Amino acid sequence: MPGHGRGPWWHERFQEKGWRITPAREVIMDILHNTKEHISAADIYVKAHAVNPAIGLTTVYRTLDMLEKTGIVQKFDFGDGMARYELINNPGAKDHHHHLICLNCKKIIDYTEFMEDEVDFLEKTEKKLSDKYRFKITGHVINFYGLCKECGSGR
Amino acid sequence: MPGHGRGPWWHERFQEKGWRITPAREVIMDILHNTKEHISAADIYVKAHAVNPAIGLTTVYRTLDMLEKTGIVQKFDFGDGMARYELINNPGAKDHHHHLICLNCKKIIDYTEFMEDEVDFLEKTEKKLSDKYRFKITGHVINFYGLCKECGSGR
DNA sequence: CCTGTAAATGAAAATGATTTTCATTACCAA
DNA sequence: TTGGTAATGAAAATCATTTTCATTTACAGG
Ligand SMILES: [Mn+2]
Ligand SMILES: [Mn+2]
Ligand SMILES: [Zn+2]
Ligand SMILES: [Zn+2]
Repeated sequence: MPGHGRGPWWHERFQEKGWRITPAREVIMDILHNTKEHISAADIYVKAHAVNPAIGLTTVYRTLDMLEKTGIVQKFDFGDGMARYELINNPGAKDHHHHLICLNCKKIIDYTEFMEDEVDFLEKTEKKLSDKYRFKITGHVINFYGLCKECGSGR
Repeated sequence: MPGHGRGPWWHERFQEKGWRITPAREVIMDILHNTKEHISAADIYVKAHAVNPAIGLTTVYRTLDMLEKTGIVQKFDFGDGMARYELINNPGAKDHHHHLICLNCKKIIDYTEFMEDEVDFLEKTEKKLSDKYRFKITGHVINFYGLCKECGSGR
């Protein structure tokens, strides 16, 4: 049960990996927790910097990289020039969801409507793939692309 | 039925859109056709340039952009720094498939194993989303992330 | 509580894919 | 054939992300 140890849930995950607990990492994890939207490295940097001006953008990138590889955050590319990050499979993570992306105006719709079915389905697929390719799957991205209501009408 | 008009299938799609048929576009469409792998803008540029040195990289980017927005090609970001493109939903397109991406070594596994089921499932989902959000869906991307056989063993 | 050491950090510079600018060319409807 | 406009490419600009490197810091051991 949670709350057993001392610090936040992710401390032990860091320790398992042999990663040090640093002020910068504390702040970044905290920001990730308290952000619902997909957030960019620059966004995180601004917030982190507000809390602790010593934290640099480079560290933000390095930390996100690390978190991605461990499956703690999912990195997204919505085609608007910068990557976005989101906590997954963990306390504080937003409900699992997928995306509709407008190729014209870049609007992103998060949908959760049909997730029960989708998640069921995907779990089976993940299992099959995992077995067949000996691949340890930590996350997935499903994006549907097209034109939104506004952009689809005209051209 | 195909083969009715004069040129290749995509001529009419361009004409519908009011786009001009140009040498650069002919070459690029041709390259897209004859390439199985996901191909980058730079790759296309090299091949196009070999055929016709007048074709510039800028045009390659502009054309791919246009093709993406029309749903003729799908743009992929596999996290290795440059986008990849692939013909979809059209003659010459590779069989529909999804991806397993290793977060560590960036290896990409195209899998087609369970596609029948997945495609069935996705079509239903697309229909539902399309209706609910009045969103015209032209393509989708499904990526599973994790660690491949080689990278998963150790750390 | 100290210490040694490898990991972590940040500032600054480098990188490199993609975009923008702008003057020139070429498609194609009339 | 021609005019108007879309398309093009070379070169410069952008800008997110990465690399370098000198300095700092977490923390295992003593
Ligand atoms: Mn989302
Ligand atoms: Mn593929
Ligand atoms: Zn739109
Ligand atoms: Zn790998």
